[in-house]
Amino acid sequence: MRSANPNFSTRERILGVAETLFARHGFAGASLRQVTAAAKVNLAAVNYHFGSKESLIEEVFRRRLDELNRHRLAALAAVQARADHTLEDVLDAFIRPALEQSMDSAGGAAFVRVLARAYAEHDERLRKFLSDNYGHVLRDFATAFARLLPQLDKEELYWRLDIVAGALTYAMADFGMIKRKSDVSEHSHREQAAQHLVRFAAAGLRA
Amino acid sequence: MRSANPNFSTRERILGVAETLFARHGFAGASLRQVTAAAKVNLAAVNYHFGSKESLIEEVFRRRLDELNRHRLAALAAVQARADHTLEDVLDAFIRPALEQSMDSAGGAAFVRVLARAYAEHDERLRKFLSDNYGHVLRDFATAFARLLPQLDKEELYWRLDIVAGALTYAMADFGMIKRKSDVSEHSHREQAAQHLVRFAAAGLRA
DNA sequence: GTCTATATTTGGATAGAC
DNA sequence: GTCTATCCAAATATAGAC
Repeated sequence: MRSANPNFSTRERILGVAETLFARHGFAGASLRQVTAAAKVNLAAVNYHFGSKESLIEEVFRRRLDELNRHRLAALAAVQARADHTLEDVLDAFIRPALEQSMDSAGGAAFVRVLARAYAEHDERLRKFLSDNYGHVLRDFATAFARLLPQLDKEELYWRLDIVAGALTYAMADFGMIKRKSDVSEHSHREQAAQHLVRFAAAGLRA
Repeated sequence: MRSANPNFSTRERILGVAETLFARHGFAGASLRQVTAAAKVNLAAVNYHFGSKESLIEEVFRRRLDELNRHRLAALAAVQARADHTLEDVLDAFIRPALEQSMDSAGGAAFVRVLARAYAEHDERLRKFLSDNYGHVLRDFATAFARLLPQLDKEELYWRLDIVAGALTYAMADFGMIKRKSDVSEHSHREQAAQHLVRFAAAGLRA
């Protein structure tokens, strides 16, 4: 049986530390020895709980991506339920859940940076894993964008979504690192950030 | 004395291959063994010519960044010489040299992806190297942007430049990988790309 | 300048005791 | 589930012949 509080179990500590170190040093750059040392668990624990480094990486994604995508799809569905929804609404459905997660949970900010890394990495296996398990989310959003931008032909839309996805990924990854004035609460900070990103991306898509 | 044609010397072959593999697998992910095998030179050649892997990485940057930054600063100076220059002009001065380099030279496309990686990596030593040697270029551009966007306070401008820099870095990195119709020449393709990026970024900065 | 051979370190994975 | 000890492969770096 597991430890009484699964948040502090060996397994969870490994996942949390791995997330931080993968964000900081990349998947190849962070070694299992660094991870287990920082998590104060034994080196062998990684293989016991996850089987391999690659499986650990996948589990780092799974742990947060399931929830993030549920929120994103729910937000998208809510937006699309209204017949008069705008480009800004769809962008908001994409951005806000990520920003919320990055500020709510302790490791959330690190995870968004891990996501950005996955985006930048061109590793075949990692891309296949993400595409197989989470590709449908991006496809749903792409369809929603296409409906709202009928004046753009396919090539144009492709270009712009590519840039927007890159911009948003980068922006959200850096979000946790931007200093904020101490008199601005977490909540309004997130609100401001989301608005900036949405306006920026919408302007780029419409230009 | 060097080989007759320095482009095919052992040293240059290493640099070219390293650029490609660092772009593809990251700095930690590409090993010196992979590099030397692909370059068809001996493993020991890297240490002979560069001293260490880290020095090789720095040399990969130096080889193209000096030229790129010269072009960028020249373009910026030309733009600023005209009193009525616009935001689009400054953005163009930043983007166009990178796109030109990415299409002109054989390894140029790979190098832009290496640049994007450096941007994403938070490795302290690499960031310090780039900031020490090339930080003045980004500072000059930031100043030019600040003059053209007086309505934005410092915090606003910081936010937006951060997003724009991320967007452009990503976009330029992916640029070489986007398929183009066969009937569109390299030149007009680059022209289109530059215009898209400039318009997108300008819209975001003004929004 | 380039090669072979090797030293040294680091990293991923496993076996077996507890 | 966790630990110690260890194996094996891979990686960086160097020594010394040519």
